[in-house]
Amino acid sequence: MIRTNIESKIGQPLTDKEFEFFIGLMKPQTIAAREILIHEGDRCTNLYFVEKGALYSYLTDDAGNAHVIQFALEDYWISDLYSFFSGKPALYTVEALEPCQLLVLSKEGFKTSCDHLPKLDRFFRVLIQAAYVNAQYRIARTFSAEAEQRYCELVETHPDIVQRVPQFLIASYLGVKPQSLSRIRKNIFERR
Amino acid sequence: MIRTNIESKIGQPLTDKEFEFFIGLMKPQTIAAREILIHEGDRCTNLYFVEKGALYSYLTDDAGNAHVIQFALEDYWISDLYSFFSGKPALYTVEALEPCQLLVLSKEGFKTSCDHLPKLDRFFRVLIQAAYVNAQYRIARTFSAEAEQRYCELVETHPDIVQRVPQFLIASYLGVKPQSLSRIRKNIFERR
DNA sequence: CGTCTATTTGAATGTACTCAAAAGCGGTGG
DNA sequence: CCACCGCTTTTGAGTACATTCAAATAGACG
Repeated sequence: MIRTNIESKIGQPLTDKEFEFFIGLMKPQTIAAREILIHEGDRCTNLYFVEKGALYSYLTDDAGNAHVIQFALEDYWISDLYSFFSGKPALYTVEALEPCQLLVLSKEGFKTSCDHLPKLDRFFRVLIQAAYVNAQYRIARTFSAEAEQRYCELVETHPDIVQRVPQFLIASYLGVKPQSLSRIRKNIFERR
Repeated sequence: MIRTNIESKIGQPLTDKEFEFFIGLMKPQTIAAREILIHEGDRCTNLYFVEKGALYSYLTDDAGNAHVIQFALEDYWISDLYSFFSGKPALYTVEALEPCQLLVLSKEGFKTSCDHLPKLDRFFRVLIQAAYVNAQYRIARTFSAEAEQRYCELVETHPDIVQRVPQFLIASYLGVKPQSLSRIRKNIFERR
């Protein structure tokens, strides 16, 4: 639910009026599994809220290898914020893992809601701040913990993601090869 | 110069009036080399602009190892944004590498400037968005490029940092041990 | 000058990697 | 409904890179 998602992030309820105004700015969209929502290099002018389904974003390096940046299940927001805010070409590709039901907020809708609803302005601030803090924490963990420990933490904190996402994408997210994650899992199971 | 720093980030000039108002909200502060500006675990209620000197932020993991998150030389902003925005204890320690001359913006000053100066509101948005994009890019590079290449890129993009910061801190920033960075550098020089 | 810290170097170890191939799983069409 | 195909996952063997432990050298600061 997008309403509770917003309310929990800002720590206060929205009035019905505020919510109606905001939701009126969003458009529903459905996409099929494997369909690409944002192409790396294209301009990304929307924010996407996941009502149903699963997506992920990734970046392709010089050697042609893909690196998973983020997963987004129900109740997550996903986009290429760099492109969205700067107007420059997107750094990432966002692709659906399953058929998805999305709510789309355009740049204009974003501006309108920030200008007219202080709570929404606050919400989006909090959203990107949280994203920033997560990114920094991920960097720190990547350097300070072995892949096995990072995998265990992911299982603890996001069991839903581990369940629904193919293992080779989890491996990419953790920064190891699929073969390595397979061995890591083997080790974990053998130890119990 | 803080004025040009802001103007370049928002892509438009500030009027003298706007700048005077903003600069009036900031307080100068000087700290000695090795002095700690923000202690991990304390609440961080300020943003710091570096007028002169050099600082860095780091995080200490469960095993007691420090991991460098960010460097800040002249014309950089530094803080623990997580703590600053959430009001929770800081995740990072910020320490001076050299004697520093700083400009301090308190949380109230931050709010006042965002409320009264749309350009400053925009500036801080851009600042954190850029920080977020950088963090994501750093994650991607960490996974897709070897330490040697990442070191070379750092030398290219931030020669000032590489010059002024001790090597073992650069190593920590790159996610390798000081011994490894020493060997990496040896390789680079031998090849030329 | 001497002490403390940073950097370099050496040798052995470990973890993740590549290449390669087998096994498992899911979806499609006959 | 089953057989086949493609893709994911697992496993094996050898390799590469960074790590650890340890010690020597170099630099900075008082």
